Amino acid sequence: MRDGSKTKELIARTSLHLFVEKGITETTIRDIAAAAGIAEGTLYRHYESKDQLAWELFSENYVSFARELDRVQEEYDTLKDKLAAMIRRFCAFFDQDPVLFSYLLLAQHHQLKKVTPDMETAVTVLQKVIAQGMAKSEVPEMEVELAAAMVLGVVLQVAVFKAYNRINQDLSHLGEILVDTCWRVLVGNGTP
Amino acid sequence: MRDGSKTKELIARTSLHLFVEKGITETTIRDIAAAAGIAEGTLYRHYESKDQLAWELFSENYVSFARELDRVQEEYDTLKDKLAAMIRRFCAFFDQDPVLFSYLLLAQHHQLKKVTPDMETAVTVLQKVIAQGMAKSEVPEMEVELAAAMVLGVVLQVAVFKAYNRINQDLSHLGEILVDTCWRVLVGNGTP
DNA sequence: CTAATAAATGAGTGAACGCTCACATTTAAG
DNA sequence: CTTAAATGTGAGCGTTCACTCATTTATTAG
Repeated sequence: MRDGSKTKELIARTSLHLFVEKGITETTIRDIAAAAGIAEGTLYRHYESKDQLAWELFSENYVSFARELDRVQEEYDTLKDKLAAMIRRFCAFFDQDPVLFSYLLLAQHHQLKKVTPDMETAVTVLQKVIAQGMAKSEVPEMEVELAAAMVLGVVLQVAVFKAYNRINQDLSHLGEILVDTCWRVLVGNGTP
Repeated sequence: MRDGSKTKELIARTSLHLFVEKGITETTIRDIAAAAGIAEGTLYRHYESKDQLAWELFSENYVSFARELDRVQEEYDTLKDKLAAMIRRFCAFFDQDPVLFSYLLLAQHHQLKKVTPDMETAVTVLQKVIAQGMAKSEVPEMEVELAAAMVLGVVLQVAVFKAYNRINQDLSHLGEILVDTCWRVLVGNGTP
């Protein structure tokens, strides 16, 4: 028996790369097969369908990252520390696998609408942490969704620009800037 | 002779709506024709192809908005005022046509990659304004692309959440929060 | 009215898609 | 070695897509 799991991993890596580069709909089975150097039929020995392949790549990575963020924030007591830890974890993820990271970014908007009915996301963790901090008056009160959107916006957009090599700063420096900036975003608004 | 320009407008409005809702690739000619109540062939009396239709909707609106932003910022002298004016114009655009607005947001990432080789965008205007402000020491020096990314991130992500009705604040209030927050993002970092 | 032109139509076309399946090849067990 | 299961293969299937074109319908000019 050939080692099928090797092939499955190859398909996962290759298709992930193509999904990020061209989008899911624009990536064909033939594209994946050609890039991975396998026959089209082989893909179906390991995945039920293209949709199932996309879903598996997405849910595995996304859910596990959200859980990890949740674990990270629990190790700290104040909103400031929780936030900093989450952002650093975010940067580490980006550093370790920019392709996968971009894929998860992509997913937030359109591509996986059909596939993703409703899912516990990293955003939920962020909102929870912010809400707790406001309850303890660590930052001024304001609409939690709005606060989360602003923090998320800073981090995501910087990540997108960095992924396209539009930003030169190294990642560790960038991480500290993000930590500072996001904190400043939170403490400045609202009616204290 | 029937009034063909009416039909062209109908096609433009209908297809724009579908492009935003489902994405360009996922929207078929049959979808557009059915939604507009016309035959498939009729679309081709007014547009060369689906790509050309998408491109025309995109470029018309996008380029004109970027030009408008540029005009708006020229009416003010300081970075703070320029930025505030641009953000308010941004909110006004969102208020006036959230569908079109979302479409332009969408476009930034993948959907129009083939169609958009390289284009003078609203981001460029933002970068120019920030660079001028730094040159005049209105805000601390830092990498312009990074500063622009953070400001853009705040505004865009809030717009996305607002578009999905995840934020309750009314737009005028939201606009002022964004103006304050973005300014705070710019003045806090860097090495003054 | 009639003729000429512009606009609208929808069945039809070739290409590309996701996916299947009969068959070939490799591996593991007895 | 023999055998059976697991895995890989690629031509081909049915479907859907963007797009075409011969024809019909609406509009204007004389």
